[in-house]
Amino acid sequence: MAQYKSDFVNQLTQRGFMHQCTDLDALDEKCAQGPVTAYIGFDCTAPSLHVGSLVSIMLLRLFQQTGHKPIVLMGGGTTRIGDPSGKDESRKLLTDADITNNMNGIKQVFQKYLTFGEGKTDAVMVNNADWLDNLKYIELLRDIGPHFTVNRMLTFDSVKLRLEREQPLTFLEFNYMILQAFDFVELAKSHNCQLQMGGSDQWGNIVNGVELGRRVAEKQLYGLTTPLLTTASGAKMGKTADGAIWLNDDALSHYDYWQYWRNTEDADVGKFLKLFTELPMDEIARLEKLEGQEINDAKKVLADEATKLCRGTDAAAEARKTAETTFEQGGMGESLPTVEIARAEIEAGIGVLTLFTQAGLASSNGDARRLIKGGGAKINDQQVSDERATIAADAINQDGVIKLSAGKKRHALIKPV
RNA sequence: GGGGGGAUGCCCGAGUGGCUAAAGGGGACGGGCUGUAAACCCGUUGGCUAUGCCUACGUUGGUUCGAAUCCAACUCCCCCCA
Repeated sequence: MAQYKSDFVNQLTQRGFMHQCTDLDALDEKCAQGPVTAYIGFDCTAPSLHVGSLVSIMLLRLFQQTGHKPIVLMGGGTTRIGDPSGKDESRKLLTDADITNNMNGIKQVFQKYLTFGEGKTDAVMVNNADWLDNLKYIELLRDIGPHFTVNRMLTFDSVKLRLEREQPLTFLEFNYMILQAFDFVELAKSHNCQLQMGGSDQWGNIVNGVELGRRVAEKQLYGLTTPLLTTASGAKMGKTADGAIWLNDDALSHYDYWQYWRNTEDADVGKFLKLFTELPMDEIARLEKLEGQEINDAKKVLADEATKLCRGTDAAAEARKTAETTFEQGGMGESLPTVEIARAEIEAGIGVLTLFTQAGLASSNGDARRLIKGGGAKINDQQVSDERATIAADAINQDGVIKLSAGKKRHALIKPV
């Protein structure tokens, strides 16, 4: 099975991280010889990363665990420009305050996946604002400009697609690829970083960095991209009804995170196990073979493992317990979303519409009304048919709460206080 | 600087004086089938103290019994020419 010389490249290919590489054999050779340094950049466009970035994070983790040194690059500088790659239209410019705030949120998650420190294979974090913010325009143009022809820049997908669709591409955005290339060379010089990795939409940006490195620093750099992940039915990873699947726990509960993985489509289970868990390949092969009802066990393993990494072992166990009592025994688990309401208020009687709205299961009374009309509203597992009904203290069950359900999957608990 | 086009609900997109809370599609939500899957089928999709009321078609005014639809000014965006 060991087709390649290095542990890293072997695992990389076996587990499905590999999409394109500038020179896989040479990289393999290098990785086999000793620790290599690689980086992935993360733009600070939101206060937390979501599942869409998880492939990159897992890749850095794999890289570190196979004996190499990862660099996490925070795009404090490049986010001020805005990456046009893979976007139909320009994003609104973020303020510097937003970017700082986002960066602080994003930083947290890496502690869970990587080991930081001073050692040879310890991860480090850098911020490209440190060198981009103070660039001198003319100097940059003279140093870097001659190595980019506009002719070539126009051929990159990020630019070409915009032009073809006759969507505007500002000069600001047009510069993004140059700055990212500059980043790579900068890291090559300062950290002896030889490899840049990223999602497949980053290919153009990465290749530019590799070329620039060869021209201005006479360094042999490598680039590697991961496949763009969509679910088997074509949806982008990481977005659901209620929004993105955030990695930060203040942005999404442990239970919801676990549930996201539990609800993976059948066709994706194997792929996800390879990318998002660290189970051995033969174990994954076994789980992948399960069919019908049984594949649900594989999904639970996936949810457990993925949640453990991101949220910790306890969080995973608790989320699983809640899910099992809720779905398999029709009961309720403790980590269901809970809303507290004053006991006196409940005793006085609350309309069902208000109740569902307050529990966050309906966005307005009208929404709650539709839910009831559609037959999806349940209180303590009893279907609600009358939208004018009021709920009083007698709805509080033996566990001291009221269980509300909207459809089969969304549940919440009302807790009198 | 000149000329042209545009801004509609979560998104795309029809509508060009009353029948418009606004076609159609996507998405989303609910139901059915199942396995907390996919596919498929059905329904729903502005708010409210609800046979009515309010808010909504870039912003602000105007014409009119009545405007998303007509007029004026403004803002933003795109295209072409200079």
